[in-house]
Amino acid sequence: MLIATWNVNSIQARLEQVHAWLKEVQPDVLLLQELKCMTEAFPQEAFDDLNYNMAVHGQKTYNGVAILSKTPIEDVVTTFAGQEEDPQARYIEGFTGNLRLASVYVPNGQEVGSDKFEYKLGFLKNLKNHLQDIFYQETPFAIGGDFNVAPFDGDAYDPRFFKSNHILCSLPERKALREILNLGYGDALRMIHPKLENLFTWWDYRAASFQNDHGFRIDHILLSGHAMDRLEDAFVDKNPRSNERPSDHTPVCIKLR
DNA sequence: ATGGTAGCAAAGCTA
Repeated sequence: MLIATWNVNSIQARLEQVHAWLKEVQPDVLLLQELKCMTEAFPQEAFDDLNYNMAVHGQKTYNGVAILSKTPIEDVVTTFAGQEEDPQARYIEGFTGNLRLASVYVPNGQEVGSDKFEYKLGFLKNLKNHLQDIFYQETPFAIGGDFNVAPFDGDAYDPRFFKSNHILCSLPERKALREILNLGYGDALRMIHPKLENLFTWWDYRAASFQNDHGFRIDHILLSGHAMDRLEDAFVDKNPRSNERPSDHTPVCIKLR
């Protein structure tokens, strides 16, 4: 079973690229982030020929997440257990195949210390509480998405970022993500590639970042223990980042038995 | 410290 996650930075702008990638790679599941469209405006019909079931949670202009799966998606939720619906569409979860899956778009946070940064930390805390709730159920579970956090040394092109308050790399946000990992979730890519070499998933559009490989690893797939037992492979598909008019992110993929 | 680019949507916000 092949599961992928991809922040596409507008599904409308990336429609042909996403279709071509699905056709070529044929993942069983694709978790999408940054749709930048309303739920009703998601171009489902563009994928008709590929036979994916879809669960979409969108909004106007910003954010938006979705699950595409070869098997039907059941019991879809877009809120964290026991919490109010976030007006920003950043989370969707459902049962498909034989496991529970989620697509998440963690707030960027803009600048350490800003209001948006506080919102980011709050979101990660709420996500942690929700994932703790799921963990107790002992069902195989995978959550993929843009976490907007580089969790380990080596997850940014310049290690000096970790000594600074650079967004994506600051201590408070790394600790917030580590609290989730410490619940018992595993970082699938790191499990397969312990040295974290050449695994960046995002390159800024600016300053020729991709050409200079000035990247960060901020897109992740986290697995519950039961799902981790089935992990066979994990990799970053760098190809879509070299497309014409690419997303600034590239897909992360895992293979589960 | 600033600006470098991209998408949405129609000027500025978010990333």
